[in-house]
Amino acid sequence: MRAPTIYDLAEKAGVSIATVSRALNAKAGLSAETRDRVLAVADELGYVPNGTARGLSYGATETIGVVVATRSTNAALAEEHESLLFVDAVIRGAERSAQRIGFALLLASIRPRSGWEAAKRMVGRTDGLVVVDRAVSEEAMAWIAARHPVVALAWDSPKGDELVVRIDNVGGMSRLVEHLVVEHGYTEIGVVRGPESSPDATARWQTVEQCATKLGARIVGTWVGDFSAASGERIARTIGRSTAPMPRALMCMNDQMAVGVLNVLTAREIAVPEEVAVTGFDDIIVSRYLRPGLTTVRQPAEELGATAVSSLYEVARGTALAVREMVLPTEVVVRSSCGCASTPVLEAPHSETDLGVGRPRREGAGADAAPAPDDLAEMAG
Amino acid sequence: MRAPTIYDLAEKAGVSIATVSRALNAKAGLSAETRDRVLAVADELGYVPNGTARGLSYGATETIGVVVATRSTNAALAEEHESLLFVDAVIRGAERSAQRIGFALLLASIRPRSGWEAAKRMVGRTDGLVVVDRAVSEEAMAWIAARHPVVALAWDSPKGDELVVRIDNVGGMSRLVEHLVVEHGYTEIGVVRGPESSPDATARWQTVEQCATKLGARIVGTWVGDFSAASGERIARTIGRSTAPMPRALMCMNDQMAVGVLNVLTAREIAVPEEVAVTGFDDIIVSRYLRPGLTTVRQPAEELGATAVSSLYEVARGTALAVREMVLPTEVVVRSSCGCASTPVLEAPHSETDLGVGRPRREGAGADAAPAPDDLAEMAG
DNA sequence: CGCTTACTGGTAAGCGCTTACGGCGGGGCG
DNA sequence: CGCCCCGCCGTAAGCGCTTACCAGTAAGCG
Repeated sequence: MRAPTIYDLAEKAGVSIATVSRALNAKAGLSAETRDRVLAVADELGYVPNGTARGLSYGATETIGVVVATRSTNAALAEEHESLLFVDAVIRGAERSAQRIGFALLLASIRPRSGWEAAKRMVGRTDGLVVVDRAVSEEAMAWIAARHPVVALAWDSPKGDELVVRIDNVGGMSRLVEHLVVEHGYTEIGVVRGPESSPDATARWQTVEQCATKLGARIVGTWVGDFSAASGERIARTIGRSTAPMPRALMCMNDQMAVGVLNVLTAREIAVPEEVAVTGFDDIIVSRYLRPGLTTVRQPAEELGATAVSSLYEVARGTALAVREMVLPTEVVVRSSCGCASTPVLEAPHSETDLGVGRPRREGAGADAAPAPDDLAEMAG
Repeated sequence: MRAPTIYDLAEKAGVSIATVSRALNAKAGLSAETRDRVLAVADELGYVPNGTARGLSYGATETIGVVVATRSTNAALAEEHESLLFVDAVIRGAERSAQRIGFALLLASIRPRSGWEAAKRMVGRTDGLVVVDRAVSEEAMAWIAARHPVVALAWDSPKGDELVVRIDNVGGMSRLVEHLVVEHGYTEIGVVRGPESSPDATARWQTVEQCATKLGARIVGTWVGDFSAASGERIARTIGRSTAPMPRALMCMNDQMAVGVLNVLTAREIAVPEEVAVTGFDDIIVSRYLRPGLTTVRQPAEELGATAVSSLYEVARGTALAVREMVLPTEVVVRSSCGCASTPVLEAPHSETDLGVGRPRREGAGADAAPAPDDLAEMAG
């Protein structure tokens, strides 16, 4: 039982395939009567348009590809775990954006060293590509960008033809440093750094260094981790064993490492934030369930995906983009691990995604916070 | 600068397009010399095959569609938040499986009441569909399944041509009840139920009822929530206000509601598990960061996605499937909210996805637990 | 030495759809 | 009353690729 095609519809409705096509696509120049007749037949036969044929003929697929690095799921390599959540959020945002413009999302994960075959295949099947999480090499990126619209996420500034959407590491981190140094008066700061290979890690670390010294604080030590909670734990132990005095504040370049640090400190009964303040970066979901709640910088992962897709849409439509690099704002989220008063139970949901437990939310320092949705009011009690 | 096609390659290599196609697809019946020449030209021109054309000609897209319900992101409608994580996990599993078989994933979210247009479009662009989270109505499901391979997730048993992949609600929940009643000796059980419309919620609740009475415990009350943390809070407050004595154990039909319940109980200084034991279902990530850690039933979300995709692959290849309904095992995860001794800092990662903080994990009652990966050993300390 | 056989590679027919173009009636206009 | 224009619809030419079928060549065989 072959799926019906426009030929079948045309025959049954007694018209030509051109007319069928026009009716299905609501083109002008058709009498209402003819259109309705065709549509009725389509309904009757359960017609579903063949997307490949349409794409081929139309010259565009109305599809955006999302390329992510394969996240080895077998892994005790825990570092991937939260980055995985980051990727999920990006995909979610991309999907939201795609839906709005009537596009579909083609998802492919590619193994880090697998060559570009998978990426190439994506090029031939989409109108544009979003590359997340450094899923392809710089070389591959250049190759692809030379012949296909591409948006890179968490990438350096564009070198080739690719567009870049990034978050404002500098702004968020500098406000966080300011909070620690100016509001809390911490002057001895330790930094748990990320991998050298990550542009995000580098940007954040450099910002800490510059801001701290500018504000009169001192970097009393840095330790290099790999963004994993395990590396945070390891570093916290190293610091604990050391004879040097503890830094007054430990700034971690992402939340996962902060989680690891917090675990070790808590286990050793070193009071956070009384003895050591701890901060993170990203605002992963877990951060607000920790005790003490982790003060961090929120990274708008969904917006990254959404922005990437809508930029590609503009490019596909031929719109000339004003900028080749978009920087999305970040926001400091103050909880208690920095030394601010702790929130009683759980804070309220932040703007878009949360468990929705009703308590007004503490606002991020120096950043606009969305007003709590009205319907949360009735839950407060 | 039009993208090069096989015609361009054929001309440049001095062969016919058929030969080019054969070379690119590594078909037999070509001399190595010819093949290499074509491949060299392809490389030189930066050729990328057009996926739509290939799909049209080949008669299959090598793509699996994943249809999810649009998750309103503006929402204080918090119930969606964790289900959103569930969907992410399913997508991840599906992607993993798709990659293995060389398929791509086409992702589309459809608004609950938007008609099936989006779903129809997916039918015409894929070789099979995975429907997650009741994204389409029963009616639409029947329609689609009649003409396209479909796997439904979290669905009732198949009524039409669709395949169903579900989790073993009954097995997991009955083991959990057994744990509470037999091992802990709780006889007065309260149940925080889920929405009537959810087959999962219904199956879990019925299991609790049957098992509990069979084991000699008593259901002292039930409250209907909507799977959201907020509804859990609301219910916990209701219970608190009531003059009736507290149940000894509160079984929540999902983790989110358990989170809400825990929050309220903790805030009111009602000791968990000493006064009231609390359990959940799903094992969302947050559950293990709560204090006390939430005893729950792990639901293999990634496996759901992976199984769905590989089943569709079998169908696409023409393999006759032995069963139309697959039930994936669940596993009780014992933490401390049930009254078992609490784990010191954080438990170790469970099998596939975790932060990887190193401590051997408590094993689920009556279920196999994957051995802790070796390289975690060195972190212990 | 002629004929079969195995190998290579070319020819052409689609796959299902969009769309440029042209034809055919009928109403408005000169 | 004839002409033009316009609304409606059919004809046909692709979109880029796969593949059935066939042709040509060289090697193998009696």
